[in-house]
Amino acid sequence: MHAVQIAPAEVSVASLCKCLGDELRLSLVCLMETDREVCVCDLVAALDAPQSTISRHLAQLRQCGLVVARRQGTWMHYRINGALPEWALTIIGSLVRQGRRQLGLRPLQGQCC
Amino acid sequence: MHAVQIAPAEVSVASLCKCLGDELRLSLVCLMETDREVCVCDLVAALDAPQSTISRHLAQLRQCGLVVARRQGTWMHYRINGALPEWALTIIGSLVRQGRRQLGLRPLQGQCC
DNA sequence: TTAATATATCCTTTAATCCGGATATACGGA
DNA sequence: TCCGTATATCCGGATTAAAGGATATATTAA
Repeated sequence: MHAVQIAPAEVSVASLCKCLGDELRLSLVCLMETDREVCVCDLVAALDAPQSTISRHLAQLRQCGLVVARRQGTWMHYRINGALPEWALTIIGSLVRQGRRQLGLRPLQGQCC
Repeated sequence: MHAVQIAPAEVSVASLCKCLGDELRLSLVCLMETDREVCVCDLVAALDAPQSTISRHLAQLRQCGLVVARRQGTWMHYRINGALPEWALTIIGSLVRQGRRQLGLRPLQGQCC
């Protein structure tokens, strides 16, 4: 059920910040409730940006190790990477909490699956 | 003695992250002990990058509101902006703590003043 | 006023980043 | 196998960011 927890990825503080230093990527992460997956189609619906843009930014978040993806049929579900080291999860949590206050994110509407 | 505490600057989570998403700027902030000023000449000595580069990045940190500067004679002293909102100071603190572990920063040597 | 020092800003080049339409890939169902 | 849907990747162009040498500014001391 839950993704297997691999050894904590090493993430650099700078690359974590750079990754979340883009408003769209920050929004994507803020839309991922801690420990809950989100479908790409809901992310595309919530942030109005073309699908290719969303997908490109999700790929960056994946490459940085901040999120992980799981395929379910044709859909992809993303979530914050629970295998990140403690310090990273804590910081991401704080950034997300404050980010949700600042960004006017429209609520997700599970429109698929 | 201490800088006057003005109303907390509004900083966006994204711009804070973007600012600290550059390794040189992150290093600069990591070299500023919480609540202790650092002289620019020490920063230039600690990170080997040309003075103009250091100064340019310090200006960005200032512009973003993350640090404040105080002139003392011909020297400039920088410190983390204590007037930032709580959430920002907390996050910066965590990032700095982890950043210090990751970046191999040579210790400051108060060579001036 | 001049010189010397510390720091900031300017300028030009190079590199990174972002964007979004077009296209490719992966999967499920007919 | 072929089609439709969901998502990823490619590509060309535009924008932004970084670098560092040269120069400007600010301050102190002589």
